[in-house]
Amino acid sequence: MNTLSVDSLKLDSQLCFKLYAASRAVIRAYKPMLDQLGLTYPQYLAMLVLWEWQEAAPEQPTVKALGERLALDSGTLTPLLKRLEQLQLVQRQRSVRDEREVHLSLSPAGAALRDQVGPLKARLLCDSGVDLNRLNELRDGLDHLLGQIKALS
Amino acid sequence: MNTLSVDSLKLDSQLCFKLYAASRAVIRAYKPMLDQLGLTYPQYLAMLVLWEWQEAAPEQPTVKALGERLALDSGTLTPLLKRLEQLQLVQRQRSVRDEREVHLSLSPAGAALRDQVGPLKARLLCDSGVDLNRLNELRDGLDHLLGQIKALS
DNA sequence: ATTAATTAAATTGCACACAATTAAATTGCT
DNA sequence: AGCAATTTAATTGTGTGCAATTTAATTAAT
Repeated sequence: MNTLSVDSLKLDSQLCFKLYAASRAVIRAYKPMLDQLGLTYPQYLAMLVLWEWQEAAPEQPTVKALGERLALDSGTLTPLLKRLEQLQLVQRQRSVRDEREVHLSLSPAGAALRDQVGPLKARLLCDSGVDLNRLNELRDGLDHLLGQIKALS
Repeated sequence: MNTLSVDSLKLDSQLCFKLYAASRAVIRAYKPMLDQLGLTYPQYLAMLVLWEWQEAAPEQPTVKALGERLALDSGTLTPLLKRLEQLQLVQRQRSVRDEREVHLSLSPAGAALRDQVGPLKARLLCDSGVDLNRLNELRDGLDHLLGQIKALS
């Protein structure tokens, strides 16, 4: 049932647009920092996952595992990872046990790059003067929305 | 000063990622509806602005005005608008008074398309079973974040 | 053990985003 | 009036996103 008013449709449009705009605005805000690292935003997110993985799990992730984490498929990741390989940050190697899989590992330079991120990001966050509590709320709101969308499919 | 903890850096990364993922998830959720309209998501946002404009303002917007509303430049908008023109939804015409400007107007088909959106979107929102209050909070959170980021530059 | 179904990456093609440059028109300044 | 600075779109080039197809390898079913 649940008839929807004109207002809720407008709210919906606003949210769509703001989500789209905010996502791009954050990417723009990260640009100066990422330029210093020589990474694009999606490349940076991939590196975040690889850095995190190195800490938590013993085995290296496959392209598929990275794709699940980022909600991206091989059509996006394969060329992105090839560029990270060109930059000498990541190594890609076919699995011996299952030759369909490609395992990803950090090169020394890729692992070392992590240390440069902290200070740069701290400055970025500082400069922006954001309210951490608000960020927390926003994150939870996005989490909930993501959950609802996932429940659709 | 305001020294930032490791935790806030992690929150930051999470938020970046979730914002990026949520934005794409919403686009994905809209896909079935937009397929029926024959539009991509950015094209749909452009149409939303043109529909809104038609209601509020007497004169037609220029590419620049649309770009300011969507935070997109001519590099993105020119080809997108040419496609909407191909679809017979939008007309582009050089201003006579200032030949640098290109004015945008809705064709009859473009104006009429608006009527198809309401029902489709109502169903989408209904199916998703989202909490409108939560959406409102999320929108306000995004608004605030956008404001903060805008204040940076 | 073959064959069919499934799976993981890669490839192809299209549509953004966005930086940087170009081209043309207008405005401002003197 | 004449020229520099500014403004608006368009163009070019790179890097995503994502659907659809392809290729190769593995697993499942008979």
